[in-house]
Amino acid sequence: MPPVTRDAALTRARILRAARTEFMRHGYSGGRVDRISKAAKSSDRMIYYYFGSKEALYIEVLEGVYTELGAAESALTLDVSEPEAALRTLIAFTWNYYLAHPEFVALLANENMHRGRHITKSVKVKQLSRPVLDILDRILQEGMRQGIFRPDLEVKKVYLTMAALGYFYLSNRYTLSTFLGDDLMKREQCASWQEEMTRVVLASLKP
Amino acid sequence: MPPVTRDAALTRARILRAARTEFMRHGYSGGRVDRISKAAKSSDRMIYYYFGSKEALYIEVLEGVYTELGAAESALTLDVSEPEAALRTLIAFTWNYYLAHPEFVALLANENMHRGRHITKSVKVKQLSRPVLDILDRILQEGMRQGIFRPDLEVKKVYLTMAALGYFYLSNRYTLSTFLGDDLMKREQCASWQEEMTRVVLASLKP
Amino acid sequence: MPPVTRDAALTRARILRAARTEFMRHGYSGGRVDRISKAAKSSDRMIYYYFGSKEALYIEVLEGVYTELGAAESALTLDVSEPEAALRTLIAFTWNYYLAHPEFVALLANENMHRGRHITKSVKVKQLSRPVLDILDRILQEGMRQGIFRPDLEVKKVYLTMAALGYFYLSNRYTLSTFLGDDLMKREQCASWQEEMTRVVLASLKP
Amino acid sequence: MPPVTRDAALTRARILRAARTEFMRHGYSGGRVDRISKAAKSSDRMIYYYFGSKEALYIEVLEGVYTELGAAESALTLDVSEPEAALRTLIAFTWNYYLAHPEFVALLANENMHRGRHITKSVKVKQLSRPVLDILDRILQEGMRQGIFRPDLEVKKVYLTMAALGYFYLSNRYTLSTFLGDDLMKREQCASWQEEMTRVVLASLKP
DNA sequence: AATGAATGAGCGTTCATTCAT
DNA sequence: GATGAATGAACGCTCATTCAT
Repeated sequence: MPPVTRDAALTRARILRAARTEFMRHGYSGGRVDRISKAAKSSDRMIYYYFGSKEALYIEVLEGVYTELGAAESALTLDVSEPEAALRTLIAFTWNYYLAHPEFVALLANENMHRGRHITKSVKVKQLSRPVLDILDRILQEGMRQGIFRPDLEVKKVYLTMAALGYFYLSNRYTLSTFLGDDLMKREQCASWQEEMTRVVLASLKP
Repeated sequence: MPPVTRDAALTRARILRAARTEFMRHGYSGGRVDRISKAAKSSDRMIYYYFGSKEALYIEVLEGVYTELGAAESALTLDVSEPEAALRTLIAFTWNYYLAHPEFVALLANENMHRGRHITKSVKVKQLSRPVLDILDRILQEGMRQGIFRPDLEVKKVYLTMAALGYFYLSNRYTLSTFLGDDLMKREQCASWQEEMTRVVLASLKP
Repeated sequence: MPPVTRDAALTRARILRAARTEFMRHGYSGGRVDRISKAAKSSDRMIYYYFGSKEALYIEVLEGVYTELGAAESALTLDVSEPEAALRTLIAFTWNYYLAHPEFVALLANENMHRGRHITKSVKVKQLSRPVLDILDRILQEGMRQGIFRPDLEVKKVYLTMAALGYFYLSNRYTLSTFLGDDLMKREQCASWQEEMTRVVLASLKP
Repeated sequence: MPPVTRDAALTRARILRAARTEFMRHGYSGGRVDRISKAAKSSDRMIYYYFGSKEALYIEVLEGVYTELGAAESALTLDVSEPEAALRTLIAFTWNYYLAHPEFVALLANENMHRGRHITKSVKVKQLSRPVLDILDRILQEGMRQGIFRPDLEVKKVYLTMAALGYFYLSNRYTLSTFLGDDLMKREQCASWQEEMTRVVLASLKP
């Protein structure tokens, strides 16, 4: 098959996108180079031409999803002077991001199964700033200053709580649906959980 | 190689245990039949003799971890008359179970990556009771009756909160350690998080 | 599964019959020991208990079909004083035997693919009389004596002609049906061919 | 091992030829992929690279032998104005073709054992013209016009007779040699049978 | 007389990857 | 800059068969 385009950057991008989907669905071990090249309307050979190896491609996918999340967090504009409202917005953002980017959730899960083997190889990921902690910290500081939050809050713990409540619900949707007997992905179920997790986080901050 | 034993049940059990470890570490796709047979001091052939296929073996592993969790939950004895104490015990149990059974966490994560493809094939898992919901429900009912909990609690949501806080911390330990710059698995960190998640759950139940 | 019967001879016979069907359908290489044991409602182990090996079983199947054909030929009663009528009967017998015993045709074909490797190992097959040549010879002798057949007939050649016309039609039915565009196994097609082959044989004997 | 050549067409052809021999000798089930790749001085992997599967390779072998026979038939030049001579030539051609191409005979036999399972999957075989029927038909028409043949001849039946007499002798040579006590493949035996089968066919056409 | 347990060798096939131009 | 040809190593799985009682 002749290449779809002669534009190297485009071919590269198509491969990267196809790889993201493939690794999301099948993990690193289950991901197949030939399925990626086929989905990208390219060839196995080009993957090695552009990326060098399956693992290097996987790492670049990983870097991509982290970069995108960081960019999205940076784009957030919050009015910190109203800490509770700002926090609601941040929780909503986090939740919606997970919801809109199942590949992020899936890739993290897979990476953890591999004990972070690939992510530790990425220099780029280490250098990446993750603005969310700063944002959250500013919100908490202001809330504590105003006396509407407990004075002994630790930003990491609050982040863990927020992330856990959103991530777990989505990452474990299949086993949870079986166990709880509901389809957790129905629109109203999702909305209901968003409310609930917001309530839980806020309750945990009360003085 | 001569057989380690001619006891069928033992051979079977050794394979099953080896498979659990293998699938925990590498997932279903990454799990290797020959590594399992070697670890079980048996042969590839015996895996097919006793289980029929890699997938059937995987499913039986899945059934095993679910069964064991159910049994452990059933063995819990709680004094429901003191709801808060009972809840603390239940949270501690859940947390310690995840901690002591990393294979449970890993296998669930992997199964979710596969969209529950294998677990839905298991008749046994469907028939399994998961006592935790009943236990939690009894605690909540009594707490609401005593007026120490909010009157509008839903057991499923409280369960999700409790499970999420424990599970996420452990399932995502590697990416979180990178992100937060701490080793989350250090003893004091774990203890600290157990306290924190207990605090969060209890705070979320307050009237 | 408990054995269907404790009668050794019966079990043995069931295996032999199942093997005949299996080897007819799949040949020697394609024949599977476990399919045979399953079809015979026995176990692989019993096949080795009674027959020793797959090949020995195959050879016994081969001996069986040859023995049965010999017995059927022996049971033929022909009035040789009317050679043409007798020959018609013999042709009809041969044709109908092939038709009623597809396993005979299939096993011969398979054995020839293997260059007679197994049949040459059977002492029994070598000792077996095949009465058809004697019968045919008596018919031809009488026909020549009466002057209604060519005087220079050779029994082997006439046998080959008769056998070829019947056997080929049936052994090659699938490729022939594709090539000729007809279903050769339809009742009227078979009947028509029986007439034709009789006509051809008789024409070839005319003085 | 370094490749014998980097010419794709050549590698492909070597595999195809080796496969033909392998499947002739052992049938489809008995044919071994690694024996083929070894005989072709290639590797198992290349068989899958070029053909996709053992079955696809087998089908292409089948298509090959059919195509070659069709080509050989097309190359036949016969003077139809002398029907009997033309027919003798056609019979000789058919006989010699079977004799020179034992793989054709063997592959047909094997395919029939499999009930035509593979040949029916080939689109190419279906589209192939088999000129022999046309040629034979022209001969018979002219012979009937000249009055030297019976007026009620059917081309398919005459073809079956001709093919049967040649094919059966060769396809069943091993069991027949055992049964008749002769080596049918000796030169003079073959020549003698060619004469005999020609005599039989011609006798069957006489008015 | 009968059988459950066990196996070495090999099966067709797929894997990520490199060669050579 | 791009690609068709080629591959070693492993994959999940099946084969006929034997062990041990």
